[in-house]
Amino acid sequence: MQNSLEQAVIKGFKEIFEKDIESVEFQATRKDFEGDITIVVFAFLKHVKGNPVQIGTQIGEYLKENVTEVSDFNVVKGFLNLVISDTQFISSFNTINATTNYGVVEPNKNDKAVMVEYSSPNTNKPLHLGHIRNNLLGYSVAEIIKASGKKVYKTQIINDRGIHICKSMLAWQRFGNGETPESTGLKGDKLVGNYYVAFDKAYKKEIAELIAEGKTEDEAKKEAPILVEAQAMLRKWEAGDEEIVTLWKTMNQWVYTGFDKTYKDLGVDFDKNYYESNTYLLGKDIVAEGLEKGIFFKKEDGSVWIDLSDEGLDEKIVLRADGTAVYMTQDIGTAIERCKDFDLQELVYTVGNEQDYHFKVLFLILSKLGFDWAKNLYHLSYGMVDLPSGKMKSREGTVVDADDLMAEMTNTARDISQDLGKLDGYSNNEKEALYKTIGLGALKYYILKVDPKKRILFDPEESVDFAGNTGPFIQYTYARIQSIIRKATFDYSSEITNIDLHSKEKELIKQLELFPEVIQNAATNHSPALIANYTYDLVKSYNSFYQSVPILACENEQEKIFRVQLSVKVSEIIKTAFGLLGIQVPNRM
RNA sequence: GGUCGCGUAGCUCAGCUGGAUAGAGCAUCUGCCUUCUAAGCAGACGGUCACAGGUUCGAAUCCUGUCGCGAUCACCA
Repeated sequence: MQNSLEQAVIKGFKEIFEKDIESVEFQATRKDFEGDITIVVFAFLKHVKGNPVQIGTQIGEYLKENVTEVSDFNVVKGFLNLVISDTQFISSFNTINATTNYGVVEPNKNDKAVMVEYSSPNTNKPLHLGHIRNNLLGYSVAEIIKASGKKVYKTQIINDRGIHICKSMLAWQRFGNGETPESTGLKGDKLVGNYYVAFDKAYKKEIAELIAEGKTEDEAKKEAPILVEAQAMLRKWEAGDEEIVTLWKTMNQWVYTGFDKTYKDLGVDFDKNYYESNTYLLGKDIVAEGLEKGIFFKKEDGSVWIDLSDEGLDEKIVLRADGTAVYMTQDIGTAIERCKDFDLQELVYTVGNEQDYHFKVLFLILSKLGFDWAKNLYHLSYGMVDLPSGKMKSREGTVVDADDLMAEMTNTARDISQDLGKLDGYSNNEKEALYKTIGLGALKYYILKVDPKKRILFDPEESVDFAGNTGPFIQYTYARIQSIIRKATFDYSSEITNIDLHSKEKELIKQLELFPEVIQNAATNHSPALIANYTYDLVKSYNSFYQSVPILACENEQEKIFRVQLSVKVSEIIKTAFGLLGIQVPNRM
């Protein structure tokens, strides 16, 4: 529509003013004015001197005469408002209506794939609210990119080794008395997390004792026996000590079983897992190569660095003095590994903005090393989730646990649903599934509707809303439409061509027309928030329509059919859009 | 201190590559269930878009500076 109008304006401009213009600026007509689409006349003043109102009027007259879709126009200041004919709206709807999976583009088999990394947890403690944002974002961005027409691989790198893992292991050895998830009934990740906290407690106690004996704080932190022992354990692990490796495998397995449950509840999944225990040695060869090429340099103690002061950054270590890998070394290695494993056009890292600097440096290093795919790396940097009390700290127990939060949301949904009591005829299982759908819908929407880069303040005291601009509001609209569909027992499949449209119907069709563009936009901007906001606008328009006109009770048969078709299409788009956010929709609620 | 990000209604957030009188939700207040699900609809109230300059026909949006908040600048990951 916009395209053909643009061509018409370009043609008309040439006829009227004998000037060539390359593009036309459109925008949606503001509600206070008559019209459906608006051309900004100011932009033409570069090409033709004159009064914008006059120019707008001339173009408007031309369009009204030569373009059948334009039924009328008006000019306000420099804005040319065009009224689009009902016929055009109806034909546009019929095209949309005939499209299955409207808005979603099938991947082109020949295109390279996109890899989205997200979650990437440590295996020493349970997932918390921060991980929830990460998971929802990563999953949703992956789904959006997929819907925009690309092959996508979802992946995570599991941080399954290192000193922090040994801390939990050591604490379990010392204080665990052989506890297991089975013996305690605790979820595996929770059990291991408890020992991570136990380690910290013991560690702090030892530090205090050492300070009391006259050590400085720094000395005490380095010399505390339990830490020294954890370090020794890490060395044993790296040497492949059988006992330690067995314990490591056992405890990690507990954690994985726990994570699987959380991921399943959250509704996220992965196509491929990478494990740090397999990748932590990667990258060292590359560092050696880079050293030869003179990209890196060696300090006296043997550690290897890169100097990025030309780029306005600092020096950064890429290999320790003892030759072991640091975070950066690994990330260089895994990036190369992934680009070997898959033919990628983009690699998205879903990681919090506290690591902005790290990724800036990582991408720069890879580029300096001569990998031309370095330009395809993208850090999806998102803001932290903070509590009113500040940052969440697992060691201090100030975290909002992922499992607990999901359970609370489900409970709230249950309370509200039972109050409203609209679920007669549903079995208990159906009801419980619904409470989960609604509770998680509220949580996911709450988090995803916010621009990823902005930080979120989460107040556990103030529960997430279920009314207004929320997931349940949108789910509710979907359920209402399903109810209409159940009651529409007549044949509404015939194509309608000749009816007068209500302004709310036109409004809705305009919204529907935007959907494909919104998906593309959300994909390029890596922003589920754009999908959430679009869906909200669509649903608001629909509810207004629903309230203003009868649908099943409509007396005109043609209009009734059209309104049902419109409702069905809206519900399909709600379902598709929410699917991109990882949110399910209910048939009743 | 250097670098990066953020600052829009009492609160939570929209506002696309600059465009008309800056929009929603929550909260507060009014109406609307004998009609398709009231988790809804219609309306009222509420803003110096942090501040100051600049760019231009036009700036919440772009540029510069100031202030405030946050992150980061580890042989942690």
